[in-house]
Amino acid sequence: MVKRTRRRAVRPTHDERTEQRILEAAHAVFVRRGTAGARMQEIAQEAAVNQALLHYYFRSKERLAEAVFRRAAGELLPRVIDVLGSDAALEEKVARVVELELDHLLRAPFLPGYLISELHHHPERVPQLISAITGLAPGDISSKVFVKLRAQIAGRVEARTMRAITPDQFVVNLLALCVFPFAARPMLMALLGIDREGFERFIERRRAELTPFFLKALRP
Amino acid sequence: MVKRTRRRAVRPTHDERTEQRILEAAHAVFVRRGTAGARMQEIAQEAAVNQALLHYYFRSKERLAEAVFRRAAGELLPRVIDVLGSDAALEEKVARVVELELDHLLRAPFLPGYLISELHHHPERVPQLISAITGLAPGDISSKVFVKLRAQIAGRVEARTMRAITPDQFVVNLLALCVFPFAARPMLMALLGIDREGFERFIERRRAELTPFFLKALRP
DNA sequence: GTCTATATGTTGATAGAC
DNA sequence: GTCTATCAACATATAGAC
Repeated sequence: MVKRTRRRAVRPTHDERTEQRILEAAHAVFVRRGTAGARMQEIAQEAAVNQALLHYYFRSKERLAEAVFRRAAGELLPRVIDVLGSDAALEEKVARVVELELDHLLRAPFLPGYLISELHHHPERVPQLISAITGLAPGDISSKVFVKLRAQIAGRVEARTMRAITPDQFVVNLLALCVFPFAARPMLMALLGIDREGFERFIERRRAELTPFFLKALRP
Repeated sequence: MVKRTRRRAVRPTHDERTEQRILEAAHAVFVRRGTAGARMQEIAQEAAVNQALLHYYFRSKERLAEAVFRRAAGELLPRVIDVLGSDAALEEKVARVVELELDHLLRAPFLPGYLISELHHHPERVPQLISAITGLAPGDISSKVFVKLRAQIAGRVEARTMRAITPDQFVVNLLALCVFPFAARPMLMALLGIDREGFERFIERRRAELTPFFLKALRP
């Protein structure tokens, strides 16, 4: 009888912990340097392994970059989509998205810059982004969230408590107000003359002001 | 008497037209690939000159990248700063910034993605950004615009026609709503299931809605 | 000023020992 | 699985002819 350890292991010769260490090191380096600027040597060093091991686990720089991108892409939007597609009231959704995004981005302030840069220079990543968010086709994501939002907005408009706005403009405005400060962080820090700490205070103030700002914008 | 053509020419052996052609080719390539991903060969090809000529005009890839960045950086903010620092009424300023930005970005939709990517991966460019906007120190830019805005907002608040907001949050919100859709363009196009043309229609709708949206957000 | 040809240095990737 | 040593392929930059 053939000796075997775990049945599920598609790649039985890969150490889960090492793979994870490499992935996290790669994440750090790719986020900091961009895919084109990243060096396999720097990743190996940051993971405290040899450069050859990177290829043993991920075959090529491109595949490693893709793995990192998928992981990062799956981190930003899914929870937002969940909230926006939920049954919560519209005002509640706005408040929760603001809270969710600012909380998360304060802990990963470089994520927007990395994702924007990556999608800008590697359009081939766009489908990977979609599949990282969900297994559905692009249209299906939209429909689920947008149909829901459209109905809720229509209800508010009919009740004269809100002006009309298309669901896509609604979502883009909300994301813009949350995400842009992080995407433009280096520029803003220079323009406002603040350091990392000052930036965090700036975001903390937004946390309280953004929801009222957004909701009042939609009053009739 | 020594023959000389133009007294002002610091680099008399440089053809102005060729330099400009190289600069524009470099702009195209750097914007499309990013500094790290750009290849001197591709730039030379796009400028229809030899690769050696690039070094003759700009000495190194790094210097060429810097020249391109400065040019691009000087294109986005200065006019916005002029408007925000002007004597126009607050509501007028918002409308003009929206108009200005959307108009410009529709013609250069990749600019935000490039600038964000560049500043993200090359923090050493931040001072270059500042000096590209104006020769002043960081603090001076802020003060000129922000002092003016602060006074105007205070006036509106006193007249009970506007809620209180700090000038920096005011500016960041305005920029976010204008610039973010372009920075996140590839993502949005996928998420909304639209093509280039659909994106332009999306922006055209924003042109009309953004100013009211923003101003109503600040009503008391 | 603009070209061809080439030097010089990196970088991703592989071979093979342990 | 993890390492050392090395290859082959660029990419930047320069030398030198025209």
